[in-house]
Amino acid sequence: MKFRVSEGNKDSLARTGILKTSHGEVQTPVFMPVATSGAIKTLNTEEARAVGAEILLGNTYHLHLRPGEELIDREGGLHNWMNWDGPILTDSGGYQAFSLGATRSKQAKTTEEGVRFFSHLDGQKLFFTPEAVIDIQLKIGSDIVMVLDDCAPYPATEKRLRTAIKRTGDWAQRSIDHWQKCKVGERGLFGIIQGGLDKELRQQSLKDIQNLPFDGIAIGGVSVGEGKDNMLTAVDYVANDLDPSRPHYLMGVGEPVDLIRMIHRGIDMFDCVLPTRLARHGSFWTTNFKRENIRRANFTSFSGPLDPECRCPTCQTYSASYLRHLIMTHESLGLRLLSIHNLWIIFDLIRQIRSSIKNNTFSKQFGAHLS
RNA sequence: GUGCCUGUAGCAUAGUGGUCUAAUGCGCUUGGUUGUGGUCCAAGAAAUCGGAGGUUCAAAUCCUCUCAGGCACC
Repeated sequence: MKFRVSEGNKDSLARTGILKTSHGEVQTPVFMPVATSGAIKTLNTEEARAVGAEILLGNTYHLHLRPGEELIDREGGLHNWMNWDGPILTDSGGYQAFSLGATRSKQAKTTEEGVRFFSHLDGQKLFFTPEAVIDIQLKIGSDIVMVLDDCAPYPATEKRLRTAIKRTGDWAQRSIDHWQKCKVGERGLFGIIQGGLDKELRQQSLKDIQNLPFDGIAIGGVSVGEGKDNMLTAVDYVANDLDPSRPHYLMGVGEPVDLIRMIHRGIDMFDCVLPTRLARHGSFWTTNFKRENIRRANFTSFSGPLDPECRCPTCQTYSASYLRHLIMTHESLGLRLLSIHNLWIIFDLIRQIRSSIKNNTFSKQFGAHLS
């Protein structure tokens, strides 16, 4: 994997770049839609491509549980299986082990060796190590592999955060050692920093991770319930010290305004469930990045599109009243059409941001959203 | 015509003398969702318990009449 910065801006850390992967190049900044179990919920890959997707995120935790990496491997790898020829990044499962891998009585737990957790499907006891999750991701066919990290929940004590960055750092070293023994070709391995809302720990974690030869640096442990202001603060602790020659990935973000603010802080890559999850619950973004809900009664006989400024396939074709009807009657077409709209809003924003960075007008054009 | 059964929010039901200031589910209204457990979570509005009269300290609950629906028999 290779990364090259194309343009930077004078009054911002915002930059454009090109990420060269084993399945082609993508421009940055980039947004990766989430295809947890090998599908962007409700969309096929042609629709995803048409709406602007260039690289997808898959999930080690989910794919390992179901159907298992052996089957995916036998079926020719995830790309082939799901009919996607672009790059795929896989999340390591560190986060999911905690968010999903607990039962009422049994919590997920990290030890020096790895993380022990329980399948949310059948309660089966499972164990992830840094080495094992790399093997799984390679078998799935991932182009960008994420290391196993220890993602402390929010809020967390300083002691818990210290453990998290220590574990994450130790595991990062083990991941690099293991990676160098594997046949990886053009694939890339990203390290993840932790540290919660603690400045010293964030900076220490960044140092730990950045000292290792990772292909990219991810900021983890954000968008875990800490709120927008706290998230900005956490990123600010490290933004100026991120190695400019490597891509910077902010995990789990976000909302359109979050993308603008974080790109301003030098972030190149994002993934987030919001566009599709909000859609499934009837929420959508307008071209002003406001949230609305199609279930609201005043859309009942609104014959215009969701947003008159929007040029997405959904808004070009269907009225808000029809979309409301589909959502209210639980027609799956409604989920799909709203997902298309929300993803379009995000990808269109990314396109605008890229071009503003190239023209050196990013701060001017998006200044209203920066503070 | 006679007998029996049933009438409780928009719909389906629970409650059969006092803890009913009437409950639950669906629907409706309004929010929420940030490294995805796919129809979720939270809050809210909405019923003088078919109607009228009566018994009782107290009635959705008992009695009488009446209206509506269903079933059975003539």
